[in-house]
Amino acid sequence: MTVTLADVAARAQVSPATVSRVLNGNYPVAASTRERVLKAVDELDYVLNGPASALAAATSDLVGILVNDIADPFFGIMAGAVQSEIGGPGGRAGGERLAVVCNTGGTPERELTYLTLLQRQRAAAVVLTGGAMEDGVHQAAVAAKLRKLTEAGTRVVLCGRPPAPDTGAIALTFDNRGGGRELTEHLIGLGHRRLGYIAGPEERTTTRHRLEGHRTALAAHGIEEDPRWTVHGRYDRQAGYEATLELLRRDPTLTAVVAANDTVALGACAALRDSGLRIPDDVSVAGFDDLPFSIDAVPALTTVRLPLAEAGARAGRVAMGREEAPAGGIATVRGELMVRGSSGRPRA
Amino acid sequence: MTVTLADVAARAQVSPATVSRVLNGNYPVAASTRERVLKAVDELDYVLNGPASALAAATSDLVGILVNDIADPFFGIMAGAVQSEIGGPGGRAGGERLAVVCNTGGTPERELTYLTLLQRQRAAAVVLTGGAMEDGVHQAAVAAKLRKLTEAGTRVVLCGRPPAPDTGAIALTFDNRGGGRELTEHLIGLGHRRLGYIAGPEERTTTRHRLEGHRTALAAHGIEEDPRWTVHGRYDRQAGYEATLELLRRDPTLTAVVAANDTVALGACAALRDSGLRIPDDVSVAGFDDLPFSIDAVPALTTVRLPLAEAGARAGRVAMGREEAPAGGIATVRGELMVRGSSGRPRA
DNA sequence: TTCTACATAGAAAGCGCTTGCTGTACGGTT
DNA sequence: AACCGTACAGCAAGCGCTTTCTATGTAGAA
Repeated sequence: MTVTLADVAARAQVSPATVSRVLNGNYPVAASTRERVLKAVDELDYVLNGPASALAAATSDLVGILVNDIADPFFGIMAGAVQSEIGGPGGRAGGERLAVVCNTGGTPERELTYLTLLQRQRAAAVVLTGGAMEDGVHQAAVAAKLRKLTEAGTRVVLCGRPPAPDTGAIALTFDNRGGGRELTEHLIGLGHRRLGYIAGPEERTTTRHRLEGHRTALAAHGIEEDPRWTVHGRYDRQAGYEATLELLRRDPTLTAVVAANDTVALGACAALRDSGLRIPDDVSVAGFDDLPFSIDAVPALTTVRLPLAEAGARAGRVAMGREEAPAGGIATVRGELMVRGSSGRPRA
Repeated sequence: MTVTLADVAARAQVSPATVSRVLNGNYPVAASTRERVLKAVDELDYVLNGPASALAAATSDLVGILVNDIADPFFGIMAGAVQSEIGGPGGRAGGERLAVVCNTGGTPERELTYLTLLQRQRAAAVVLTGGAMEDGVHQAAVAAKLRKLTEAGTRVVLCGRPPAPDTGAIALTFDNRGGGRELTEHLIGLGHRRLGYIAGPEERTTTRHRLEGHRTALAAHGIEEDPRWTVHGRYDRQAGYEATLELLRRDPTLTAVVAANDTVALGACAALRDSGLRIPDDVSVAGFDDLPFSIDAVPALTTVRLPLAEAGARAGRVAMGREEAPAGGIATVRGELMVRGSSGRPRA
């Protein structure tokens, strides 16, 4: 049998109530009593029963973190930062919390299922990372779920995700549009006029916003976009590779390729190299996110740095109520253009 | 107030017991009754109370995954694979399980704390990934904790970690020694005789085993190792960069650098380039793990591929009791040498 | 001294669910 | 016709904790 509170109480010659109070430290207990209890806890190797405690106290020390793909450092970095702030071991705050990291794979169904699961666990807080799907039906369902959660007292924070109006969720949104615009303006400034764009999966806010930024920049400089210059694909290396070959096939005169993110950009670089093109002499390449490996690409990748760790940490603090929510419940987090070796003047 | 089982029962005109049985599907219920109950559940938007359920049933649907660093794809890939198999949404098996991913930062204290936390939650299973610390005291403490967990019915699986004897834990161990040996033998085969080695942090099994493999290869070929050829450092890019400069300072005649892992190798490449050395013409470089970005390095990295996803998936299945544990509770997972552009014949 | 106040400790009522056991009705046996 | 097995459904006793309310001992106030 496992040891229960009552066992500890018996051994310490006190009532279960007292043991509970010693363990929770939320009620005055005489020092001598406390000591006796702690000794008994130690001797019996007692470990509190989490579910029972959660049930009785109607609270939980679980915090949910939803990510699209945990194997992707983009999400891993944010998740790690969130976790470091929610006060698990190593965190500062007392209450030890457990981070539940959920892989949604970017599908709305799994997002919903996980939210329900977290609701079932009565999670103390939930952090949703990454862009949202733009499927109307599911979006409404997610919003409804978020509202339920916030109404039940769960703090909900969106990190790198557009705001969800009327849900009570706090949003820390990335300025994907602004970053996309800045990036493309940099290339235009270098003299590029024929730019290919490898967009992410359709129906994603991140994809759309970055693309919109790109187009805004083109329009601002009077560059008319050729529809052949945009290709959609997944957010992975292979998609970038294939999309680049496709772009090259459609228009071999492109002088720059802008990718939806760094991983895709790496695939693009590989495709260009395999096609015998030099970077940036023949074609410039740009990414987005500035993941750790981007600086190690050869040449180093020009990209937009997103402060993933900072944003995640802030999301964690807000989720724990340790930092005030931004005014209006919405904060915009800006990226920073990182100009490196993969972008240069176009060939004459 | 939140909706309870009793509310649903009242609305469906049945007893709470029946509602519970419909929800759990583990007891015959007439179709018409079931329908009525499900309708009530739907209308009331009822969500089961996880803690209460866990308490009453003395089971939990939480599965813990311990990783050293969630932002590192090495762990992210394994964690993702484990999660995909434990039957969360999207997984096959019925019981929806939540993966609790815990960042230990590689410290034994946090590892212990997290194990206690998971024990408190009465986790259904726990998967520990990554190498173990070789600190005797802590190692014993962790072993004791693991034994407690397995005794309490929690399935414990070690993934990419040495076996923990007498704990009841199943081990899926990476053959770091063999991989390290193979890698160095490859370099020796190319003609290298002066090889630098950038080892990971000391007191880690992974570090030690890979280094031992390296040395075994050297010894097997009668190469006497110069103590100056080994430098220890963290498992990150910067450590690789600095260690490489240090190696170069100690012995500029080195013709190859073997890194503890791919991330470190990337830092090594950067340091070599910044020192005006060409890869592999002047110095060959080799990594370990074969993370996704390694093939995109220029030149592509010679390394040892560890089947992280496969091992993680298998660990997940074993943890869920969906796959038989290996004989003796221990399985060795071998790596595969991937020869790529970063290694070549030494300069004359 | 008697009363009030404070500091502690205990008794006990749940928290919302699961499940063993106990009906009850019905169809099929003998 | 009496009997039994089967298929459901409900009762009620917990699961192990938290917390309100109450009891007690002691100290200072009157």
